[in-house]
Amino acid sequence: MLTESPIPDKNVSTPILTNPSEQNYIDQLSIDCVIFGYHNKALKVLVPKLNFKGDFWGVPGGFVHQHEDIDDAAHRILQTRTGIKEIYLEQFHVFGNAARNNLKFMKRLLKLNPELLIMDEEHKKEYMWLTKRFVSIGYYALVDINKVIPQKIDIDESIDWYNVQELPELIIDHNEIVEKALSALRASFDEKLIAFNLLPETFTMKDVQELYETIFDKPLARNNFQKKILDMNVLERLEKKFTGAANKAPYLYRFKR
Amino acid sequence: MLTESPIPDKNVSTPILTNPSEQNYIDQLSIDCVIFGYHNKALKVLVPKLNFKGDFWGVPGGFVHQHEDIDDAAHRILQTRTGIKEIYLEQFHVFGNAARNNLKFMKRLLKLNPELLIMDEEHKKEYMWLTKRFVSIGYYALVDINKVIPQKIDIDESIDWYNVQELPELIIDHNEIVEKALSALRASFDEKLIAFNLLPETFTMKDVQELYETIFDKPLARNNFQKKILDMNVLERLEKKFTGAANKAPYLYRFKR
DNA sequence: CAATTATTGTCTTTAAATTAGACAATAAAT
DNA sequence: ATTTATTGTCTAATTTAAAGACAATAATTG
Repeated sequence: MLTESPIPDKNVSTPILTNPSEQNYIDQLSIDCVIFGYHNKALKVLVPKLNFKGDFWGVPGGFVHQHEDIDDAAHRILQTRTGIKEIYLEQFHVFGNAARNNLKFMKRLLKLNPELLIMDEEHKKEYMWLTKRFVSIGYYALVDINKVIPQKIDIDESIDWYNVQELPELIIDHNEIVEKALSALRASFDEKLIAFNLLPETFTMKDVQELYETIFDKPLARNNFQKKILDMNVLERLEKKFTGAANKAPYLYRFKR
Repeated sequence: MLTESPIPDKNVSTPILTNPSEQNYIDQLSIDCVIFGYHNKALKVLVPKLNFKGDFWGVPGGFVHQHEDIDDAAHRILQTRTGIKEIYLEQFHVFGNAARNNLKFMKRLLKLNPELLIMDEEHKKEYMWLTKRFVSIGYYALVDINKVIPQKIDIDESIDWYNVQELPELIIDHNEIVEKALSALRASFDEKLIAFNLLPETFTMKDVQELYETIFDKPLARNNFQKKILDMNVLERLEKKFTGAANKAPYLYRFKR
C-alpha cells in the first residue's frame, strides 16, 4: 500500500508516501503483491519492513497510474519496491470490503512517529487521499530466490524472506492477502506449471519433488512422481550432477521454454 | 457500466447516468455482471438493451458506493438492473487496461441521440466523470432461468436472454468479459457444484447431463455420468416424474443444501 | 391385456491410470 | 573389492474410469 518514494533525501520532511496529485494515480485503488520464493524446503514470502519506529511489515503495494494497465502497474510496483523484474505475475483476487482502509495503520504509524505529522497543505492532501477506503487488486509473483537480490528502497528498513507459515503480523489485511494468494497458488500449481518459476535454471528431480511436497504439505512417492513430471514433457535432461555423496549422481533438468 | 437510474421521469432531461457526486461512488471503478442461465439445452446470458436510438447492448454494470463491500455492490447492481436477488455470484477477473474507457461508446450514443447532450454544469460533471478510464471487476451470476422474470429498468429498452454463442456486439469490452466469465465458469464447474444453481429446484438426471453436455460442449456416457453425479453425494432422490412417455419414469432429484 | 417401444437405473466387464513394490545402476567411502 | 546411500526405471497390484449389457418400467399398440 505504501508507494515507491522517488525522494531519497531522508533529512527533510520524509514524505512516506508519494503525492497522489503529482503521480496522477487512480483514487482508492491499490495493488498488493505477494512474492513467493522457495528455499531449503520452505515456501517463502518476501516482505519489506518499513523504516519507522514501531514494527510495520506489509507486502509490496502501490497504486495505478492513470495511463497504465493494471498488469503493468503490478510489474512496476514490484520492480520499484524490490528490484525484481521479468517474473511470473498473476492476478488472483480483489479485496474490496467497505471497511478496508489504512486508518488504523496510519494512526499507529503517526503515533509512534509523531515527527511525520507535518500538516502543510500538500501533506494534508496526501494524508486525506490515503485515509479513504481502498480497493486492492491482489497479484502473486513467483521468483527464483537465488536469482534475485531484493533491493530495499528508501522507505524500507529491510526486506526479507519469511516462511509463509511464520509471517509476522502484517499491516491492514495483508495476512489475509497472503493466505488467499497461497490458496490460488496451490489451485493452479500443476495446470500452469508454476513450480519451475520457483526453481533455479537447473535442478534435480529431487528438488522438484521437495518443492511439491512443501507446497502441498504431504509426502509423495519418488518413483511415481518422477514419472508424472517427466510425462508432462516440459523438461530436458542435462548432464549429471556430481554431489560428492557416496551414491549415484542425479541428472540435472531444465525447463523447456 | 450504466448505472441504475433512480429517476423514472422520462420527460425531463433524461439523465442516462446517475450523478456520481450525488451517489458518492468510487471513481473509475465499476462492476460488470455476466448472468448465466440455462434453457432448452443452451447456455444463456441475460443482456439488457439500452433504451436509445442505435443498438446498444451491455451486461449489467454499475459502480461501488463509498461504504459498500464490492460483493454487496455486485448484488445490488444485479438486483437494481434485473430484479434478480439472492443468487450465486462470483468474482472472476479484473479488467484494467489503460485504454479501457467509455469514450467510444458515449460518442456513438450522443451522436445517435443528440438530445441527450445537455451540458449544464451538473451534466458536464457527470459526463467528465464517465469519460475517464475505468477499472472493472467482473462477476458472474448463476440463476434458475425459470425462477426469474427479469425486470428491465428505465434506461433499458428490453432485457433478454441470448445464447452465449450468439450474443450481439456489446459495448466497450463486454464481449471479452463474457468470454472470460465462461472460461471461469467451466474451470470451477465441478468443484463448486455450480450446475445446480442453473437448474430448477427439482430435475431429472437427464437434465443434469444435458446441462453438463452444453457447458462442456461434448457428449457424456449416461451410465457413468449418473454414477459420477450420485457419487458426489449432494443430491436427494424424490418421487418419480411421470412424463407421459412410453417408458420408465425417471426419478426427480433435489440439491441437498 | 399381452406384446412392443423407448428410456431409465444399475450391474458387469474392460481399459486406463494411479499407487506400491522391486531392483539394477552408480558415485563415493571403507 | 565391498559397502552405502540414492537414483532411475521396471513390473505388479490396486484403484478409477470407460464401455458394454441388461433388467425394470410407463405408456402405446394391436
